[in-house]
Amino acid sequence: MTATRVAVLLPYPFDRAFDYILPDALVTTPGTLPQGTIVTVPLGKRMVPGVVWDDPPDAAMPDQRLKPIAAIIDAPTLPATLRRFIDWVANYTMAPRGEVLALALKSNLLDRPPDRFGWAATTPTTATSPRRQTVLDTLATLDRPDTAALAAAAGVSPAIVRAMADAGLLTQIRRDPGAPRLDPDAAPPTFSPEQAAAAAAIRASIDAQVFSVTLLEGVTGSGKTEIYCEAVAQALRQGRQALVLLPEIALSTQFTARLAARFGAAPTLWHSGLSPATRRANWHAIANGTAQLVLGARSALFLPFTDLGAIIVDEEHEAAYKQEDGVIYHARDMAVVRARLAAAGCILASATPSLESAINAEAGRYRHITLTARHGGAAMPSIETLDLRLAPPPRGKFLSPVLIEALTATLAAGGQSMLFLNRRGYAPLTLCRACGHRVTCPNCTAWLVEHRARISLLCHHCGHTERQPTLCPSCSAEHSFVPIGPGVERIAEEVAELFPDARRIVMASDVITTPEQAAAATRAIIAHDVDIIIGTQMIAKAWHFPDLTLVGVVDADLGLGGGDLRAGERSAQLLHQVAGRAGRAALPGRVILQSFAPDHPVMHALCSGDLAGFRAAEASLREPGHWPPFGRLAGVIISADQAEIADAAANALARTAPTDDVIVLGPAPAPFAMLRGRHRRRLLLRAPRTIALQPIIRAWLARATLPRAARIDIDIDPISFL
DNA sequence: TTCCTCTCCTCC
DNA sequence: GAGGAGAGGAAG
Repeated sequence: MTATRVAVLLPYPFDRAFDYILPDALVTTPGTLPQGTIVTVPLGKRMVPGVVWDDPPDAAMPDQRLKPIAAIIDAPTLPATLRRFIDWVANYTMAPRGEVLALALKSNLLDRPPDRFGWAATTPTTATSPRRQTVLDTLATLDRPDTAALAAAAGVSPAIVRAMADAGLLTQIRRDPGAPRLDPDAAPPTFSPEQAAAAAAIRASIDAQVFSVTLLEGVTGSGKTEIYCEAVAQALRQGRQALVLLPEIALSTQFTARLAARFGAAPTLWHSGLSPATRRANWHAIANGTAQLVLGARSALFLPFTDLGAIIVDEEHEAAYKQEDGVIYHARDMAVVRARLAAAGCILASATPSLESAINAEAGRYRHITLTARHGGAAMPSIETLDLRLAPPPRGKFLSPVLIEALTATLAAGGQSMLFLNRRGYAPLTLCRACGHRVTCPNCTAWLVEHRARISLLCHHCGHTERQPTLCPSCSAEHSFVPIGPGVERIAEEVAELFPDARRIVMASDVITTPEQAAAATRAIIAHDVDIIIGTQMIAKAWHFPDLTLVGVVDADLGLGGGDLRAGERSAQLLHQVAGRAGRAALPGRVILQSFAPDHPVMHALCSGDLAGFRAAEASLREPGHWPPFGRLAGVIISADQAEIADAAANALARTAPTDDVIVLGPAPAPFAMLRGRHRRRLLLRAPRTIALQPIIRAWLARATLPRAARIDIDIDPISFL
């Protein structure tokens, strides 16, 4: 009788599963343990969680060196589709499989959430007082409420409920954990003919229960959300689960409420802001299938769905879908993979699709559904550029007379205006007037941004903060620092000077940090308690503000510089989205783009509304050199505590760089050449689409020897070039 | 000789 | 990722 071996993958940076002995005493049928079972195993001196994986045992490892599995954890097994997904992501991103597993398996999730109990009446029920009778009457209308809920509904103190329980009038019964059931037909919207056709196509794509990808392209306000909710509804009808991914979710109570209204109950949330107890409860509800609809950030891709029928990636073009540290992956691309492995339908939704998705649709790899009309017949806003060379703002100010005039007119007409500037704080640069010294971050390659509200200078990358110095550290001049350039705080100051009576609100991620604050701000705007909204990227999101008619973009050129491959594309997407906030209801919208380069193709595309033409122009620039999406790109990032070590390692690596099939660029300072105290260099590999870069990189790194102090990170499909 | 720090390697 | 072994350096 030989011992049974089991391969266990551990949530640590090991690429291989480790073999353990399965003691007969742990299982009812000796020698069997299903793959996906979560176990506790000894690792060195520690006990760690792990998952029974599908790898064959390692024949080279003798039995004597194996340790026994310590325990089987009473938790759901990790489904096969998730295990295959983890393997796939690890292979693609070149991260160790265990490190990818760690995204799916946090040990604090594993304990079963405590059973939740609610009250029911014992039978026969006889109350001994009027108040007790009220409690019993109330109880009859509720489904197993807990003490607080029952007491509140009956209008009595919780002590009465407890006393009734002690008297044997009430009994505790278990409540099903997780969300209440969702109804796919709770509140179906009414569709225009164009929308109805799109909805039918979307439903059909899910109904087939086979893998498919659909690019849902619709101008802002065209009802994309309602359309892709049809995919969710169809998955629900089939008894399958659905996942809606958002690039940024922590503040999106408005969106959660929309889904709740459509399906009669709230979706299950998944993002970093959840409390540990909620996380655990939601994880288990997803694993046992009681959670039907999950609304989540990119990490929700690694949840243990039992039967996933639809994945929706909203705002699929958003760069926030790229995870930039740890396991570096693009959630939009991985969503497509997850859907393929689960035989699910994947919907990529955007008003401004990424060039990647647009090309895939054009090539027939994705279905393409286009919505051209705004919901309810609202017209697209008129968009114009304002040439700052011809009508510059006064010195030290940032709003041109033309924009000020438009703001004045909108205020007079009782309309709402929005000023967009994608820069937090007061001023992005603090400069010594005497010697030109710039205040930079000690840890990062970045200027410190003045935040006047907090009276400090702040690094937006590492969080370093310091007081504004009174003496210039370079030339010792006193009080010589001047703020250069605008941030939203400075625009708010300018607005306050120009329109002292207008009600203003600033929306930026450092001002609005909780869902409650975001919801309150949204309510205030919708109630028209605000005349002028000043905000960053945050206000570009899918808000619906009916009275908003004027949008001013303070610096439309911001984001065009920097030599980024996607700078133009990204800028067009962001500005188009901001412009889409204007005129969403009955009143027509007007958008003014302040620019020093009104002839730039991005400005032309925005003003003419011809984003497809702009994408075609972008494509024609990228295709010849095999730049993405027409070729493959990977970054090899070398980082070390000391710049010299990083440089030496990067140069050494470059000398042995592969030459067949690929072009290796660099080394060059990586995006954020210094980040959190580490110096970073990057080599870029570029190859035609038909060449997979991972095997080339593996072979290259395998024959390289690097000092231990230098670390290598691989970024497949990098999107940062700053 | 002892103790401490740093590097590197293993963990099944 | 974390703990342990081994090298090498400083102190006494």
